Amino acid sequence: MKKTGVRGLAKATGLSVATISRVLNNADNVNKQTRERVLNAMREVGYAPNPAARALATSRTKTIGAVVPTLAHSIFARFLNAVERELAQHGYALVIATTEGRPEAEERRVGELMNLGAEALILSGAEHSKALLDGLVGRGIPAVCTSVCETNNGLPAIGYDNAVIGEAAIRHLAEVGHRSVAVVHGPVSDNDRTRLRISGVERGARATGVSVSLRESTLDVEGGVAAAQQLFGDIADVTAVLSLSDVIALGVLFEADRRRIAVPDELSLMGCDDLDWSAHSAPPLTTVRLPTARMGICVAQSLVRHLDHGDSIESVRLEASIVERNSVRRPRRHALSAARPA
Amino acid sequence: MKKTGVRGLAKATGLSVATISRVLNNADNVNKQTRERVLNAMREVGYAPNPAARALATSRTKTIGAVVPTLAHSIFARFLNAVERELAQHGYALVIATTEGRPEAEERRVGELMNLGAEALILSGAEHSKALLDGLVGRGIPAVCTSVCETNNGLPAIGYDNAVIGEAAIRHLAEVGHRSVAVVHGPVSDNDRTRLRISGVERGARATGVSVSLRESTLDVEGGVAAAQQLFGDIADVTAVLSLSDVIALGVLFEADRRRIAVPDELSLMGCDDLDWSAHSAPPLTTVRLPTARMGICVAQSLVRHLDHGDSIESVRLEASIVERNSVRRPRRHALSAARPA
DNA sequence: TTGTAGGCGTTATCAG
DNA sequence: CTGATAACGCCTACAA
Repeated sequence: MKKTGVRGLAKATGLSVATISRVLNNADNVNKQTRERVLNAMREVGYAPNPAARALATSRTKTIGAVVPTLAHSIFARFLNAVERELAQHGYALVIATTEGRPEAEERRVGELMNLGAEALILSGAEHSKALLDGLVGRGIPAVCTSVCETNNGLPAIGYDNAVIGEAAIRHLAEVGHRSVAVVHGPVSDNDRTRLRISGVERGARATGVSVSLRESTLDVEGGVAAAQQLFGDIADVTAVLSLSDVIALGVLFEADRRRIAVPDELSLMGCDDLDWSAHSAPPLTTVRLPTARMGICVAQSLVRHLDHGDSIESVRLEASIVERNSVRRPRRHALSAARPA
Repeated sequence: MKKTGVRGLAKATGLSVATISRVLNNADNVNKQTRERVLNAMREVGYAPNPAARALATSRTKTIGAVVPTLAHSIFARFLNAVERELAQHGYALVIATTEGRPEAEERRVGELMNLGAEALILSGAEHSKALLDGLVGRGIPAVCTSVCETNNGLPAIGYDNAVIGEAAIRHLAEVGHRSVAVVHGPVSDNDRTRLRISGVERGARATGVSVSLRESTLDVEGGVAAAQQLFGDIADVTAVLSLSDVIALGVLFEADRRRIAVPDELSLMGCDDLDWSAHSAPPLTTVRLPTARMGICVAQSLVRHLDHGDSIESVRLEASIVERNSVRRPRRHALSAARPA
């Protein structure tokens, strides 16, 4: 079965390549019978259009690239899942590149996506190397920063306000009556979102007068466990712990369980993300719901509208909301003050 | 800044397009000085090669497509993360398409990936429509089935033996002394891997004489919780529950915790997957470790070797292993027999 | 409604 | 080591 192109189909049907091309693109100005004839011929020879040729001729690849730190964290996976879904609906494909925790790799990955033909890019966060940014504008490739709602690099941002999120969380805890809370957060280096959340937490702490003690951990359950071990091992005079990520909160929850520290009776626990399991843990986790899926859809739509209709890409600020469940409650008179054995 | 191609560079440097192309592809037969001259010119005009043109000329896109049910389950996300990583190392890009629980969408998605230029495809499981399979061979596109280790459709498979996994799990429970176990598994329709695991469980049950009661749930924590609620609500005369997915096990664990059913003292719990948190839960989950990352690397390497060197793609059977932690132990004299309030 | 012809930006084959 | 030049497969005015 030899490869047949529009050319071969033209011969086979006695038509011209132009007509073949027209039915290929569902042009309206084709005789119904002619179209059928072509369609049949395509079927018989097992015709498959060559995407590269089409791309070359139209200079459109219908491909959008996304670079994220990793796929292994469900927050990114969920986001990209939504993006992919929406993109597919509009005939676009999603190419994914991960930086695997090496932000300095972002520039290279972006370059690879461009060399691949990505028409637009989805970036994570607002921090990007100047070279990367210059490359983008130099080649006129539209891009949008996600998980943040503003940037100072000229790129539009579609996401939420991390500082507001951090502040809202601490304020919630304060309103419930907590005066001393341990905050455990993911790696702060190379992660502007985490830094923003922390700054929000500090702002909220100042405003409400609650005292916070920060603690960094890796961004996984194990990190949460480790942080909790330290915390519970020390003289922990806190009545609540706020995890700036639900995965970390899960680790804290596990460790608390191991030490028979009752949540929320003895210790309140609040997370951030609202992952798949957050509503079903024991106890169900009070957390900040991030509009991950909506963000993905919004990003995809903005990009598609820009590419298809030339609409400009506007920054969008999506609202996050606290979802109260059962892991936070008014603290008892005394804080959890004695070290508790594992 | 007008778009400059190899042509423009040729003019600019007074060289020919051939030479430009040579330095572009790091051909060795180019004078060092000439190369520098070209490189500088490229820099100055901000030259960017056109991937579509290159693809057209070489008929290589360096792109591989993967279609998975969803990115929202970490088992797939982890797999693709490994694939992407390995692929990138060899200069290939990964395009992802999800079926979102509609297996009938697979065929369409595969078509889209082809129209995009994917040179090879990564499929999930061994069940695929005949039309899809025919299309693959018709267009000569290599593909590999994953998460299974054999197929009857002519495609190579790279993965593990799900039946053996199910059997090993139940045997492990049997060896520890369990005689009656509840098995909760994900949706069985359109998921040959789950069906295989179940068949393995049944085989193991027959061989060891343990009695198993199956229960289907959705493939998430909520599903595990729901299954556990039923289970614990009934007169549950089981001493162990085996979840064919760790996410489901997490739901069971949460519900057990809620009902103050001690794991593993009163009830043993075993999972399958070995996710990120499995080693850190309370108690740490005894589970079957699936070689997800290794599978991803293996798939990527096989495909790359095939594409780059023409090696044939061989099926590979990766070993899964039981990792004993602390959620399973010898049952007490009596099974958990009374219904326990929530 | 259909046909003709030129071009999209690279690569690759030959000469030189 | 370098230069012409012909593909690559499809799209798209412009004609008919």
